[in-house]
Amino acid sequence: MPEGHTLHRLARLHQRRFAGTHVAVTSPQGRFTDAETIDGRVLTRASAWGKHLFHHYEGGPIVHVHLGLYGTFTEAPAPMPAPVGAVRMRIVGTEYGTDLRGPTACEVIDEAQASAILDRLGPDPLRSDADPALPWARISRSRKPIGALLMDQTVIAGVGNVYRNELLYRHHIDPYRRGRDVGEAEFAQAWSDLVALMKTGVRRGTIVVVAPEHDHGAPSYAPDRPRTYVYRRAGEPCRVCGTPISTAEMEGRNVFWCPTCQT
DNA sequence: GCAAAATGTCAAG
DNA sequence: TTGACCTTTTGCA
Repeated sequence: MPEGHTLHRLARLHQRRFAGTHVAVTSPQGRFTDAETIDGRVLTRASAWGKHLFHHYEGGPIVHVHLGLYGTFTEAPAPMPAPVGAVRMRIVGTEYGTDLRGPTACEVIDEAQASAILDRLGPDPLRSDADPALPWARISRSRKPIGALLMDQTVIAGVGNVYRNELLYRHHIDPYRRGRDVGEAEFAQAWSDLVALMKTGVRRGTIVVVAPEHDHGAPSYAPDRPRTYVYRRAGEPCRVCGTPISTAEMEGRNVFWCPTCQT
């Protein structure tokens, strides 16, 4: 489920599992050919910005990972079992190992290349130094729909299709409304809500945005507890007003909204 | 057993 | 704007 919260959670996990220790890095599948150049080095730090994950190694090299649509990490206690399926990268530390499958990017880069990646990214709501004035400057001047602007990683880094749709629902904003027609106070509220929602996502390991008063009293441990208001709920009734949820394609991605609650 | 879908990005035209 | 790509899981025969 790779939106920004997933990558921050992984960075935190990998930091705890591997930072400060020598790790074995291999590519059982063989496509990560640079694995040998970092095999056996000390992983000094793991960090995330938006949907990008970085493993910093002693001596300077950085492994840059982007999960894309289907990339996943799994972990198991060491010693690791034989790899199953197409494992692009396997990292084994003293107590745990982790396998990476299906990423869009898994490559060794240097400091300059890492900076170049960060230069293309907007503020990340999960980072304490994120300045909402930057996305606001872009949004308030744009004729593009707010639904598209929120997905633009140069505007805000880390928001994906679920957070985009859910955030707009929670703030009663139609995804087709132009950026310049979003109010400043409205944006400020949405930003602080986004920060809170994504922090919850990091903590829970999954996206949960439905307020208790809208989940029909389902206990928090219920496996079928509703997690979203609109995402992938096309045709189902809005949890607040009962209107069927609409869906359409916007710039190649599915957008979902309630035509009554969002204007 | 096979097709379709999935929370993403990039490059070609 | 369209298609390609990375891999697993789900659903339907």
